[in-house]
Amino acid sequence: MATKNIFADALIRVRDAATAVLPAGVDQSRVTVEPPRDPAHGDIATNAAMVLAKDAGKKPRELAEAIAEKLRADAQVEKVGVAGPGFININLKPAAWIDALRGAVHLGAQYGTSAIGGDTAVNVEYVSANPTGPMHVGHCRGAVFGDALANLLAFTGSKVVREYYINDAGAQVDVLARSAYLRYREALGEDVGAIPEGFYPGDYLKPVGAALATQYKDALTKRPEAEWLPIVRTKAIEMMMAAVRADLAALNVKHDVFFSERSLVDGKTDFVADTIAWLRQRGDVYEGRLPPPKGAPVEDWEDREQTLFRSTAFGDDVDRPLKKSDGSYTYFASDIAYHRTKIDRGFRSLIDVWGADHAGYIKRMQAAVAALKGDREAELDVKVVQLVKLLRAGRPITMSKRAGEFVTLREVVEEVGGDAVRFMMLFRKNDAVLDFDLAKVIEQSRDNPVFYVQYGHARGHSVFRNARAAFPDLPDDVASLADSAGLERLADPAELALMRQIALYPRVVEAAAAAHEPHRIAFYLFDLASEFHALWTLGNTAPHLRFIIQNDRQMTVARLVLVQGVVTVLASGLRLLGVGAPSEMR
RNA sequence: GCGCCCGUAGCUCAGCUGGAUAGAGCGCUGCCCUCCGAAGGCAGAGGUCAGGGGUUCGAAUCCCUUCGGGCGCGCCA
Repeated sequence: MATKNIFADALIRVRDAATAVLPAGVDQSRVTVEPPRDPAHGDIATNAAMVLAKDAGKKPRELAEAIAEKLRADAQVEKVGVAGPGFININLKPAAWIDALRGAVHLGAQYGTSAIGGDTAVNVEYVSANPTGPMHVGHCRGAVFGDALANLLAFTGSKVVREYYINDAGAQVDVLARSAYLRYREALGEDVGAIPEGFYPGDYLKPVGAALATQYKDALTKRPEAEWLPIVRTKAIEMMMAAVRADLAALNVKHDVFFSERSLVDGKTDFVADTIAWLRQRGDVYEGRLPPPKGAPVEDWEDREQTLFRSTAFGDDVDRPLKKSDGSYTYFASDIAYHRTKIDRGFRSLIDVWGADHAGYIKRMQAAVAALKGDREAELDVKVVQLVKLLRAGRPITMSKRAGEFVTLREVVEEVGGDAVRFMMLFRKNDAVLDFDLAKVIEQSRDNPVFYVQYGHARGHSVFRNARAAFPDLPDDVASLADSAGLERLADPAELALMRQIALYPRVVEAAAAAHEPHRIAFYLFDLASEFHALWTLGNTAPHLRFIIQNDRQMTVARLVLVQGVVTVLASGLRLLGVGAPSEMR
């Protein structure tokens, strides 16, 4: 029997055993199984007796013994011990690990998938950079994080939509349009001089100007701003978004939906006004006054009555304005309307990925979602990605203060490659500041985790190539050997350690998905690669542990299956992270 | 002044939503190639988990508090 998830199986067995010795109806939701840190504590440990003791009316160790006795009857179990305050430590028969390995190899790319997502409709919104210029390095962490998280959720049974919110409606896109208009006149031969303060000065708008000049000749110069501005704006946004998409593609970041902020108000009905009216009718929007902000003084503070969202009713600290003094909507107002569309579109789980500078915005957005959902089920989780400090060989790369000059995402990807960028962005918890050293990520050593993990995958394929040279009759697809006889000969401690690590993968995937923490996959892969490299090197001093044994085809086949397990999981994990899995390093 | 995030080995960081004697990389010390890729591996030294209370069978993890760093705090998105 091929096992799909050895820990999930074990949990079922433990619960069955507990059920057999407990009074009916005891809540077992707190019962967990886990791989103990100390191998002396067995392969799998459970806290069942400790968390159930109270309800069972027994002492933890007493209950542990009773459950242990039931578990001993299981065919997969070698021995069961009770230790400490009431841990039940289970040792599985080696055959159980072989089964887990077979399961991994059989399932291939499906290994680690699960149904814990329960087909939940999830909307993951990430990047959402303003369409006013090229993407810079600050954007890429959120992009990679969101993309990997979406992969992870889809892999674990959620229905995921990846979304990009285009902020194409605020004052900043009008500035973009005016800036592009200058470049347009420049492209027509006019000397516009230096780009004035308050405009976007970057060279990246020159192609927009040139495109406008080609398309309209000098026609736009003869019309008032009210007429040319929407035309220029549309063109500029279109070209900026094309650049953004190209940058994202270079990073292997995908989106299903690009949602335009302007579309909220451009249609037949003003959806922002509609949403505010809806909230007002529910009593969550009112006209009122706010106290001036404490601390950082606001110079032109003016006490006035304004339209406010009652976010304090949903856990926020103060109520939040929905209209500016000129009567136009605040960003928050359209964001509320936008999130309403997400709920209307049927999403139950909303995930926003934001930069650290937006962290102060979380409470009000969650308050808004709580107000918007009404009777529907919807939850917003905001994942904040912290700053990236860009370094070269330990020295910070200083960005020029001169406006319009910054390190673009494209430059970084071209220098070190998309794989390195992606992996390093994910090789840290999202809420911790990240040092990204351009010199280090192209190093080929253990110091560089990207290389180290990819090298593990390449090494596996190298074994297959060499094995075919030694045994020309081997099939091209090593996975087809999974049912071969002799796998039980994989009995060395290093081999068992590797099988345990492979068996851990589905559990790690589930935990990472549940916590919305893709970095766990990256760290796991590093550990797996480490175990694999260790076994490999053992072959140097212990030739009988080499993967390819010239005069022992059965042993070789067994080890190839083991290597296939490693390769399967490395490839799967790297795919989740959106990082390539090369079959050789060059 | 308030809110959010962070504080773990000399340095950079994990720590599996509360588990057992807190781990890895770098750096340091000492080892391993007649080798399937040494682009690698093994071993050793190194800790008041910022400090102090609390919750309980059990805390780096949860709560309170102090200290120290980062980010943010109507009419910018």
